Amino acid sequence: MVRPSSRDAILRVFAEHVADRGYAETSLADVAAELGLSKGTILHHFGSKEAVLGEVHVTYFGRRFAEADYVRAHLPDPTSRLVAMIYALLAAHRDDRAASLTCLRELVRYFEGDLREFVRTQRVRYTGIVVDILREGVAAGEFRTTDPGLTALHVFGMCNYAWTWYRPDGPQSVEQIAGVFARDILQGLRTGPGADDLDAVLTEAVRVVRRTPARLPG
Amino acid sequence: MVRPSSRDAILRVFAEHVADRGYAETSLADVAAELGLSKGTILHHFGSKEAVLGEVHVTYFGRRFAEADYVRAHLPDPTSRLVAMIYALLAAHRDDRAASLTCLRELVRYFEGDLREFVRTQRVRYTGIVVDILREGVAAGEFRTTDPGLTALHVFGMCNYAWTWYRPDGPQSVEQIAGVFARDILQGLRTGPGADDLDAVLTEAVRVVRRTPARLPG
DNA sequence: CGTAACTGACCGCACGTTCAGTCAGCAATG
DNA sequence: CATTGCTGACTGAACGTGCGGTCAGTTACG
Repeated sequence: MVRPSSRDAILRVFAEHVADRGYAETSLADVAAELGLSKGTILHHFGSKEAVLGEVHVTYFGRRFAEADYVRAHLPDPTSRLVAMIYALLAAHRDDRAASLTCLRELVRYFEGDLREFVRTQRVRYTGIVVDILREGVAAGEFRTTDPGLTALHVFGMCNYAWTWYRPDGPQSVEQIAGVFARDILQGLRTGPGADDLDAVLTEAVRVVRRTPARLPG
Repeated sequence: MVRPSSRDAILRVFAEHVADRGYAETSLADVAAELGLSKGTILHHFGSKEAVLGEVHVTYFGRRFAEADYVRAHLPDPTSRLVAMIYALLAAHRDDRAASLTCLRELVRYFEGDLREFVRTQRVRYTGIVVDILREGVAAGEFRTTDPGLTALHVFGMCNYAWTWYRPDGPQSVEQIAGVFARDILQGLRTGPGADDLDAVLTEAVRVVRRTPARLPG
């Protein structure tokens, strides 16, 4: 066991366990055993279980920021950049699986405890990257959206929720999925002239849903 | 304590705890204490902690199916129905908060253990409802999408991921959020003639992302 | 030799589950 | 009406287990 790489190995195996079982169900003893180490070694390197989780988050977002910077530097227009970000988020599910799942399914974990502030900063910054792409697209006349902030959340939801259904050996490749999502969100589902009467449709939809009997608990 | 309603009360408080803390961090003793009951009572009614979680899922999906059936019965066209489903999913975050969060953030929990089969059935059925709306929309010439199954997952991601950011006291109402999401997905972000060259854009995006240095762990 | 990686026994604790038993309500019995 | 017996909600003490974390001590590299 080459020593200075123990940290990386611990991070890797820990993320895999959390991805497969969940944080609470991941025991440091199991992780250590898989690496031929003792539980104490992990605590020696990281101080606490929570700190290991935090480190996974930090390194994961480091990779995503590198990606986003590279995209910004090498693609000129908002449309290309947005498509690239959609692809990047989906590809991370395949190419950076353990850390992706860890950061997505244990998200709440990061909102409490000591990690909170630093993690929040990383997330806000990442959101900002997509919001900026959307704003620049609107300014350039390429995009239309009434609220870039919400549209960014739409994009994140669409991509990040993939952790609940994406399987590397599934029927579609990441490239195909990204293609469908990009097409959906860029050109829209409507064939016709669009949603001029969308306000009326929404109002009626709200009315119907609210009227549903037995819609609420209790 | 009116007796036969103990079950419902346990279900309610249990879901609130899971929504706020997570499943593993929810202790039956805490739930019981909040209701003025003993831990044993909960086990008496449900048999195990896992069974309580399963019951929350079943009742939650019962409400969502009631909603979906009502929408289908009272709205005639695919566009209206799709908008209504988007609104329903988002509104559940506000009006059925505890159970929504429980089912979304503890999703993996349902894929293992005894609950698996029944829960999977409910989820597949719900997905099918949206897939059908999309297929009917394509058949009627209202919608275009290359893959209704993936587009349905797009819709679910967009809506369900809201559990990570939606707050009832946030700046936007559920109705406003649903409006932005519906507009985004129906008319698309592109102002121009659409994405005729989207394949080329995607290919280039894939190329750039893949070239990113330090994109992968290790 | 110094330093840092690493060990392994140990601690305290919180949890889900078990189980023998209490008690109120209720229907049938005489 | 009084008695009996049953049912099912509910209790609370006890149990076993597995966990994260501590720490004094050992090893081995530079």
